[in-house]
Amino acid sequence: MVSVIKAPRGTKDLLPGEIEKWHYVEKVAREISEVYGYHEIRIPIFEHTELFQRGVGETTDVVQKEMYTFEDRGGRSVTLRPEGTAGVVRAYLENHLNNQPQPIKLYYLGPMFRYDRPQAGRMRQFHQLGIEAFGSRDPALDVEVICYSYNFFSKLGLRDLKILVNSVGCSQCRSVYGRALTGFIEERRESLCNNCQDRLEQNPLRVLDCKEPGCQAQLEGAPDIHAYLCAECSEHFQLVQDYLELTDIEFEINKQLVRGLDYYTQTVFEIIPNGPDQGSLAGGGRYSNLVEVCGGPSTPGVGVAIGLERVLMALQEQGVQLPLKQRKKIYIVTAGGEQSGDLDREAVRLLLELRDADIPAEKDLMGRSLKSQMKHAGRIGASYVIILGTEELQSGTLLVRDMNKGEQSPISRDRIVEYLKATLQED
RNA sequence: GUGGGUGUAGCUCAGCAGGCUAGAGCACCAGGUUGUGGCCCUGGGGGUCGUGGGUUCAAGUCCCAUCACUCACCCCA
Repeated sequence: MVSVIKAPRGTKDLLPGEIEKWHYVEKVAREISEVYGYHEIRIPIFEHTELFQRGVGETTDVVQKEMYTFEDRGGRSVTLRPEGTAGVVRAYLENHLNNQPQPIKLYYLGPMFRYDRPQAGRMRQFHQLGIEAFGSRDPALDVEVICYSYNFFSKLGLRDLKILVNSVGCSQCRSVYGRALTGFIEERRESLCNNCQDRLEQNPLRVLDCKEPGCQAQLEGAPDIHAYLCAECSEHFQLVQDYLELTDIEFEINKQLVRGLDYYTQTVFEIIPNGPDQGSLAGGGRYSNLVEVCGGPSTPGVGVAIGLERVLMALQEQGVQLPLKQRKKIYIVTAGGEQSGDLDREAVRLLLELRDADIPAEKDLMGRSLKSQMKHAGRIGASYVIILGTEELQSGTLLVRDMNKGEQSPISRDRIVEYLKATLQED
């Protein structure tokens, strides 16, 4: 026997039974996006590799070791998108959205790809809901993005979320702070983990959120980033906090929060479930230089990315029952051997009529016995079964069986569609 | 990339210090009721024991390798 080919590592099939949850989550995403004034954008799943190298940052783990990069047949280096922001920025510029009334507010929904070792809540192909808003420096917009994320979660029924907020400053205050931090850490260099010794060269701020207890111990008494924020960044951060206070969202200032993508400036935030560390559900922030880095005019932006697998996982852990609606359906059963040709024809005719009337309906396609058809109808969750046999064919009636009550009654063939429509509406 | 765990039927697993034709539950199909589902009973189909090698009279069981899955670290959603 030829071996069965399996899905590549880190990918998975979403089957009926599971996909309904995704549909629901996506529906909520679209609804909330509309409420917040964000419009959908669909961008390619792969882009020129350079876009991510420049946009996400050459020194980031994402670019250095997690990209799905390959050459296409024309010898161009392309990469399966590891995140959405860079592509949206590219589309914003390429389609001259910067010449439209600002701010431009966009959302996207779709698969991302990172070459990681899979584990709980981490796939090589995973899905993100993200929003990006361009053209405004207003701190109220930062808060809007946080509120959007929080409302998305609470609308789904998630509870006990922790919102971490920080400011990493603009490129000016960040470089001043970076030097101060480097100076401070330089003396304790040997005590840091290997990873952090590298970080010190490339992006000293990343040492701050190192999880190694040893490194954290060395940071005792390190310079405070908030003390190094320039007047503008400082005021911006203060306003973000002021506006957040206006909401009923509880948040926590976390000076360690830096985030791994290079493009963030000023506000950064992360939303994590309270309790055991399961990775963050959402992460985002403001980026003031990204559009320029991608070849556009200096344009501020702010956004968030929400990991949908992790959201589904958190919903599961919190035991949230999603209100998944399932339409009631009809199953047509045929009974009787001799005239099976006529019966089948009538069953097909009936099926067409029901479906034309927008009533979900199915019939046996496996040549099963009456008993088996009934069993199957129960199995697939049919609410009503229409029994069509030789007697019914002659008398021009049909037996309609309520599968929950276990009762059945004869209904005239002529009135069946009308009857079922009315009955299904009642339930 | 690093470390741990696990691979036996479609699914969840059992398989006793290596020893008869490899099992159970669920699921599937059929019958018990030749026109009636859910409960019950009976029967049936379905397994290269992840793969390759080794030890042994004998390997699902022990050893090695390999692959896959899984969890964790790094990092991130």
